[in-house]
Amino acid sequence: MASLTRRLEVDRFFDLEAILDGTQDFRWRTWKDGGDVWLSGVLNDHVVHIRQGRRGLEYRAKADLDDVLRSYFRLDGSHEAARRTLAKRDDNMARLVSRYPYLRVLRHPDPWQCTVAYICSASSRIERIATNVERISSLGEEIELDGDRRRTFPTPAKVRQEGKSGIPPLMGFKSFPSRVVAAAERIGLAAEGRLDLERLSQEGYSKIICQLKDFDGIADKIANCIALFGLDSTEAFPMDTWVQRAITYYYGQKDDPGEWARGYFGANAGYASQLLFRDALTRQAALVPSPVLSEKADKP
DNA sequence: CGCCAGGGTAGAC
DNA sequence: GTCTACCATGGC
Repeated sequence: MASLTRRLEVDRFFDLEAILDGTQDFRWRTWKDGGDVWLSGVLNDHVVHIRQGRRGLEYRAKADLDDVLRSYFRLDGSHEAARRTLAKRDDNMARLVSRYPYLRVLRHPDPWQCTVAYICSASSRIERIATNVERISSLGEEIELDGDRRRTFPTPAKVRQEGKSGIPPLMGFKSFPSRVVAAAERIGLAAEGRLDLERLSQEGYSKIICQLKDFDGIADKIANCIALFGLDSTEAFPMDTWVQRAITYYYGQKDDPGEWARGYFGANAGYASQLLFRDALTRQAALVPSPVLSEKADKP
């Protein structure tokens, strides 16, 4: 089948490379076609090549992915609405919203892939998580676009069939492969008596988190990542060490920062977490407590 | 060489 | 319920 070339309109703040920097979806990489540089990704079992020019987004795929990409990038007004609401929350948010105007919360079409990616993310760097996701993708079906050969993310059934010994070696903790297989054994179609993630996304935040945290290897932080990026639960608030530092920096010490943030930011907590995460990474030195000072604080 | 990494778990109190 | 050690490995 021939590849289509299509365009999508985006606003002047849209920054493709900043959005696809690998912190939310780990399957994007650069693809050079002659002198042209594209970003290559896998969405809905299709290879997508995408780039941004003066006339908006341009993409190539073997299918019309307009709707998929509009949903993925939230080109539906929900992003702008979240920006306006958060900017009015307080001065900190107003500054962060204007400092990172390109930042978006992606709506990933494959919650199962999100689940696996974040199970393999514990105490890892982003490049390493991406390596793990790509290695697991070697179990997927081969797909191709303009000579770019990639693979779909393997279904839960495929991972079940392969079993622990069939999972390629992963970076990080030894428990990752067995946790991935265990997740595959519990996730699937509701008709099979398994947890249906598509159906779960229709539930409220509390039930989503509760169901996810029942999995081995999924606790508070990862459950909120899956809920936010994979299940479109915008009130989810992934809280890692960086977001925690940013909250302390901007809002002071909290007893339970995650619970506080969900109450304070409400339906836009997920977007707030991304702003705080991005800000913390950008200004690492300012947010990391000085070892000298904290040592003194411990020994009065 | 020692430290740390988009955390989670089990075991101790 | 809260606190801790421990988990693996590569990169700095």
